[in-house]
Amino acid sequence: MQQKPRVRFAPSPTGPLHIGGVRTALYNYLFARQQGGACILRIEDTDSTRFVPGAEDYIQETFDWLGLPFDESPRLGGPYGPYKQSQRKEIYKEHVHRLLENGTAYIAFDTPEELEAQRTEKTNFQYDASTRMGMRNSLTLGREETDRLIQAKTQYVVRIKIEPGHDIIVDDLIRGKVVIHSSVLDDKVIYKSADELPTYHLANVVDDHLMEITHVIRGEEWLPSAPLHVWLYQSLGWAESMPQFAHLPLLLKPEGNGKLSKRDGDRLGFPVFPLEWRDPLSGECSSGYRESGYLPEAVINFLAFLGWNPGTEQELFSLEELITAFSFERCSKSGARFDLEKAKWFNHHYILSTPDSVLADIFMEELRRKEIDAPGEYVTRVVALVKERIRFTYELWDQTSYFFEAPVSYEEKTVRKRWKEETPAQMKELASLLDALDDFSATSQEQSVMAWIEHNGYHTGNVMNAFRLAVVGAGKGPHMFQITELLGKKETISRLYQAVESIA
RNA sequence: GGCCCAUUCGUCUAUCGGUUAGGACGCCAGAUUUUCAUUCUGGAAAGAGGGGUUCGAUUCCCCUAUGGGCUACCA
Repeated sequence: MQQKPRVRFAPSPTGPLHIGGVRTALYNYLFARQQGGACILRIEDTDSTRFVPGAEDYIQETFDWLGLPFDESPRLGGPYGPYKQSQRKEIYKEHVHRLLENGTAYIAFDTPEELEAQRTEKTNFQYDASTRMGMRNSLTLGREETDRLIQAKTQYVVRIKIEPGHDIIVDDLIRGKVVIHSSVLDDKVIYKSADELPTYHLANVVDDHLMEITHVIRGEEWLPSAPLHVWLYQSLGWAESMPQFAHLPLLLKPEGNGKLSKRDGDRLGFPVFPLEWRDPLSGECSSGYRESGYLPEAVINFLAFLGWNPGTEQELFSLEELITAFSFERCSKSGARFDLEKAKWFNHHYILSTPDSVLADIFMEELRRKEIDAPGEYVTRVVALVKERIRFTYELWDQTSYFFEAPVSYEEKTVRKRWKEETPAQMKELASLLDALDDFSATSQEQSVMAWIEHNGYHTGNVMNAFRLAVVGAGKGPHMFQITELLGKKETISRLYQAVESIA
């Protein structure tokens, strides 16, 4: 019987979630949904010194916004809880004892200063089989002395005992078999007495086992420590039920070198965080995708394509489509550089497919801030007219302000080009023509105005662009008569007279 | 320094030994348009280098180069 997969996203609450982390979570989610399995959120807060208040809520809020619900989490709970590592101390202690008992780990008393001294003294110093017998640990001190030191409340750490001479195989779903010789590994610290917490490596392995995780899907930065994790599974006697690994390619900076890092902030012109984040200590504010006008569907779509592709020419994918199409086989192995222009393009497409009323709701919040009161139906029609020319919802005001307030100035360039000597007279004629219209629909206006232009032998371009200038204040916008139909007869005519008066 | 991973247009990528090396974003040109956009059509643009293996390598192997990651009592 095929077991239903269980995957987890395991961020550490040391700050806002990085967009690369969001992609990792997305791939976990896609895989879990596709296979009918479970996707779990686990908070890895084993480093008490780096805890940042608000970070955990931020993580939850991010996935609420994106619409990627977890099946088990600290908030939701679940049969494998608790889902915060700081609440699992006793569980880890138990397993540390087990490793100590079976001789695959040992206690070490070397202070950080002593280790630092070793590292400066010898280049390439590594705490491993070749050096551990020269250090202060339970292997060299003996049982009695070790016990005495612990009794005396001496601080210590527990290290995993890596035996040299073994080939460790990490079987990766994306990279195939990666073989590492155990001799190059060091005796990593897996537990510290100071805060009675394990380090990432042990906590991770213990939790994944206990939570019956079947697939570990994470960033490539974990590949070098994967052999250690495999070794830990073996030391704990869990080799048989070890999860499958999939190490995802990293997200790189758009300009040049290095992986996308939290510190890049807004320097590069795009957010690195899903949501805006204000650092509780420094008060520093970093922008987020949500606040920058990205739609969640667009973020999901372009993130999915950074490191994966369907092998077809389709690029626009709904979440449902991504769930069915996703596969590790089609994940690439090399890092993906973030492309702002492509992200904009995706967002444009999702704006187009978002219902006008939804965009109107977003826009009305901004209008309210500007103390503009407009009925929802009107705003919806305005949005419908301009949505194809925007990439982000925040561009809406720039594209539509003339629907809410008459122009106070007229674009100079267009005035020079389109406002001729005869224009004021024509505009007055046009105003009375429109005034006489019973039917002020776009088609009705167009019919009458075009007939009038032709009848008088006017220059269509000049008349229409002057008209536009008077109504919009600039040479931009959707079809002229659609604007005036929305604006209404009274407002249109008033703007014509206003322009005749204002433009010298 | 050591270890690991990677390497196709500027960017994301397709190709699973034989292709005029395909698509998308961006860029350029043209068309549509009463404006600005949108849209449409076309165009420029790529296999890091060197060895092998093979009738034939972008594709398989090795070396070099380059890029990236890891190398904490961080995750």
